[in-house]
Amino acid sequence: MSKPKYSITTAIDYPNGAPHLGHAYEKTVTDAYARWHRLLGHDVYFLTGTDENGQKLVKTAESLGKDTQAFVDENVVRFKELCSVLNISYDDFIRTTEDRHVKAVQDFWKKLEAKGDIYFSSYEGKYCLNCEAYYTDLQAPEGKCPEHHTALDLVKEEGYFFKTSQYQNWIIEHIKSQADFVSPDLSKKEILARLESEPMRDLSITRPNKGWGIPVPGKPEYVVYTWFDALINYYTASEPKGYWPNSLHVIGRDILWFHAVIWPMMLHSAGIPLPKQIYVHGMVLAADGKKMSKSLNNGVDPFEAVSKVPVDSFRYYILRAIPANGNGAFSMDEMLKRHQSELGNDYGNLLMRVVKLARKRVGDDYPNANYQLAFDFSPVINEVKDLMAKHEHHRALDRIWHEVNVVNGYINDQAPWSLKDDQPEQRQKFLEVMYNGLYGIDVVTQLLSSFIPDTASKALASIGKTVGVLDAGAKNYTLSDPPVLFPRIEPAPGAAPAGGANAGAKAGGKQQKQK
RNA sequence: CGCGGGGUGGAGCAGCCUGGUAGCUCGUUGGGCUCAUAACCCAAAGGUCGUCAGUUCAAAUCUGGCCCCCGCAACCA
Repeated sequence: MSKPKYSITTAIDYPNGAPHLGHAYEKTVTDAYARWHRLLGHDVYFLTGTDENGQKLVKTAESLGKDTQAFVDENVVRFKELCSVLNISYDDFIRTTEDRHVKAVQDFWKKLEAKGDIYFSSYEGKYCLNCEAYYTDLQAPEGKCPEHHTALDLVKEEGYFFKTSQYQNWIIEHIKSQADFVSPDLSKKEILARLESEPMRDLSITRPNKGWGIPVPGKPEYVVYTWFDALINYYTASEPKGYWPNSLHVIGRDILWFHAVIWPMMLHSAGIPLPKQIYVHGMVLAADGKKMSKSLNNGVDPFEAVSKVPVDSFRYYILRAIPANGNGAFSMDEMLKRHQSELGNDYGNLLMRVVKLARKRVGDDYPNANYQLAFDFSPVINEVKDLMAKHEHHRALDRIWHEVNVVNGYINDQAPWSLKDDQPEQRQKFLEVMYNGLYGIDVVTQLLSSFIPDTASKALASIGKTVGVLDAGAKNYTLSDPPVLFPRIEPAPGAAPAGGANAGAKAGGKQQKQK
């Protein structure tokens, strides 16, 4: 019996600048699901990458006086760095300028062409030279570019079109009949509303070849429109490795149309199976509750945010505080609070108090002597499985956290530190309570490992375990001193003092342990 | 009347579908404890659930009107 396959993707990023917080969020969310499925013992393939063929990249590079390829390479490095900083466990990183992709796109094109779904025609529209883009009357009501406020030119251009219009009813039917195809429901509703309200026009899928992009097979004067090529990346990377169709595309709201409508149509036309599901994640808003944007200058640099706390505090915060199916505000202060109280005081402290006390009074070897187990974790495991299947990771995390508190509460109630070693009955009780403390840490940490992987492996290491496939059984533990997982972060100098007595008297009192 | 989401103690949220003592985390205040990262535990204060009207024995929860915030079309997951 082989392991079930689970393949998951992020959208590929447009490397026209530095990664922003949204990229960080999407990668982290996808990573959590990838790790979760590995924990369940699935054969996971996790794909991410960059979308490098857009004409805009040429223009941006030009404006910076750089060679396009060099410019793109530079930015791709930053996206890879982001993955590394965030501990993103991708199995493959695809760049759409790679040969494997160019070839896959051209093959794909030929399939659609053979099917008769591509035709040559001309397009007429209002065009802004500066933007290199067409605008509809709705976008530019007065015939002026919304960006540059200059008059738009009426331009006629020839090119190739994909017959999306003929698949409109088919896709509506597919989305309706495959209830899980687009999730959450809110997004499904939106896409159906749009599909049912307007007849689609065929999609223009070529641009004049100006030396950047994937040439159309047999028509080198054209390159493939960037969206058309970008979507194929999933197939390019997954198919040769035996992971097509993908189990899940994780995307942002803004590109739902292309993923839920255009991409399935392309695959359908080519006679290729469709991905199983598309999950639209929430959006990270700025602390003021508004969307992060360059014009409002309210963005947060992910590298800076991660540099303030251990990476897992960042991951934990955005995974728990941003609702999985809606939008949430990112606040540095909130992140620090969660780091301190939930990660440090609840979880980190639980590990510390239990392992230290156990080592002090039992030693490093803590075998399972068939103690009566105080916890049955099967309900929480099932609930978390369920929530993750519904892509409600913030609730899953919430649920696991409840269990952290259950274990903490158990230790409080049993008060093992007050049990005497020299009285056999109390000693036995002590051994049992502490064993259960370790067992609780063990299982809860395994559950947390998808969300806070680095911390989880450190925590498990201190009880002699590693992250593998979820195992909620009792076992022997080997103890070692746990590191401080979530060091307290003192408020910056000048920040409001907490609780009053902050004058000189206490300043030198206790040494701040720096790691 | 473009489409959609939301307005719940100081902050952030749950509850609304399947009406019936308003719940959670943080913060504040007062006690307690000490195994643990000045960590932990208990208790208290604090809300007429945006607003107006309707349905009902009963509405945060159902219906309708209004006000406010936000997202989707323009750099942006």
